[in-house]
Amino acid sequence: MKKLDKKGLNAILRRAVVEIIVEKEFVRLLQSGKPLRLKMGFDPSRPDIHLGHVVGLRKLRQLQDLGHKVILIVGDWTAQIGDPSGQTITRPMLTHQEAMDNAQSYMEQFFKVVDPHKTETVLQSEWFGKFTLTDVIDLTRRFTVAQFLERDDFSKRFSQHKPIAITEFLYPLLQGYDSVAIRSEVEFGGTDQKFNLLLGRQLQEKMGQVPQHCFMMPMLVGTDGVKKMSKSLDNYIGIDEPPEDIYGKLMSINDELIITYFDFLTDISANELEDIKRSLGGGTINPIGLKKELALNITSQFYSKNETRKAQELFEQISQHRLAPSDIPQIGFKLDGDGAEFMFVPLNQDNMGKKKSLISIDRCVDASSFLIQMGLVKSKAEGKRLMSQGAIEINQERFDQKVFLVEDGMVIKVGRRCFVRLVAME
RNA sequence: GGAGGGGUGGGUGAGUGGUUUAAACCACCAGACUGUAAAUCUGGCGCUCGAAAGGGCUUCGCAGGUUCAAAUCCUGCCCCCUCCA
Repeated sequence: MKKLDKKGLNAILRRAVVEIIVEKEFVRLLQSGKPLRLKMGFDPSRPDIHLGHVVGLRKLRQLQDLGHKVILIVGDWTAQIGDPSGQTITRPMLTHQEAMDNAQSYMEQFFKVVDPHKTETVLQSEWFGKFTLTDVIDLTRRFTVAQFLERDDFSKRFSQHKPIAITEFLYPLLQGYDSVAIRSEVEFGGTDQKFNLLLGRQLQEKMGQVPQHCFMMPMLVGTDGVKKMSKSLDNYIGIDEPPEDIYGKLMSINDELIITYFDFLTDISANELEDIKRSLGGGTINPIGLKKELALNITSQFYSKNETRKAQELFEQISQHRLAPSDIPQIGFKLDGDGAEFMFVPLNQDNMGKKKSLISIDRCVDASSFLIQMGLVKSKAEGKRLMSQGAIEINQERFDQKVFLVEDGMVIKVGRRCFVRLVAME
């Protein structure tokens, strides 16, 4: 166990934390020098981790670095119910295999942040697999409906006459029982998990265990700058996205989010954070430099220095300078013997070999057909739209003609960031 | 079991026989501006034929029907919600 100085303690208790119940006791436990059992659950029906989750995962990592242990629970039973905060009702039961596959992909991402050597992974089915109706009844009779209606989304839906499935009441109960099953000492979750975390605490107490402490982290605002980051709102940055996407998405966040993201998602010191606040507040500097620093910092948490640097270069080239990147996907072309047809072959890995041929008249091909055949636009209508809006360029010049002359080395740009280069083949 | 309300484009939601590919808003796409953004402004946001004007087809839970004409009326079916002891 590592010793915890005041600065370190402060970082744990103040950075990216909303509430700790009961804080004083949690601090006492931390300082006792005893390794703690930290509980974290996840829903295997949604195996993707985004930056919103990373806020909490970083917290776990900090504590692991002090010597504490994370118990990761694969919620293969609760996944069938669906968390009420998601408003879904029952979901199809995951097969054991699906749950395991998702758990696998989840953990690959999870361990990009959390230390695998200090993590123990367990499935809910280890205990719920043996559950009988008697156990369920025993569980349900420990709480009242009124207690459950305390929960915000339940009471809201109840008063608005929106449906609440009975099974949804089971969700917090099962999650709570997990705490009992693993003898959790601290459970982690976003602020939206408060009810569930507290219920676990109560249940442990009712079942004769020392109640866990609840550690609640803030919800990260998504790339839209308004709502919490979530996959269903499509305002998320997934940590298994390619580096250039992570970098690019970070660069496109609202300026107002810079400080929050630095605060929640990086290790920069409190002093540095103050400096950033000051320079942003002054309004004199261009925030793009800070944003690049942020994007670089976060991207490099998931990718190598080299990959991160490439992502930055790509961003500068395409988005900032509006230029074609150095390695554009290439499309090879060849004119057939009598010159009546062009053959095109995408040369990038994913659809290598998919040949398309288009009719050629004096080495010209129909632009719409070309765009659609190459998968650059979804339909002819869309291609036309883009052309008339000036979103298509050939060799950096706006293009809105019906046909174009095929030439070696020509660069075609569709929209903001989609480029292809035509290359003559033997 | 009884009574009532409802299912509309990615989302919210208007529309109750024709000018409806279906208002409005959000999301999304492109362009302008810019510092990559955000905000703002402009255009777009079913497919297809056409240089264009314009045409064809497809779309309002599902299946039929009435009508010159249906998201809109009728019949059946499916699904959802509310209320009633």
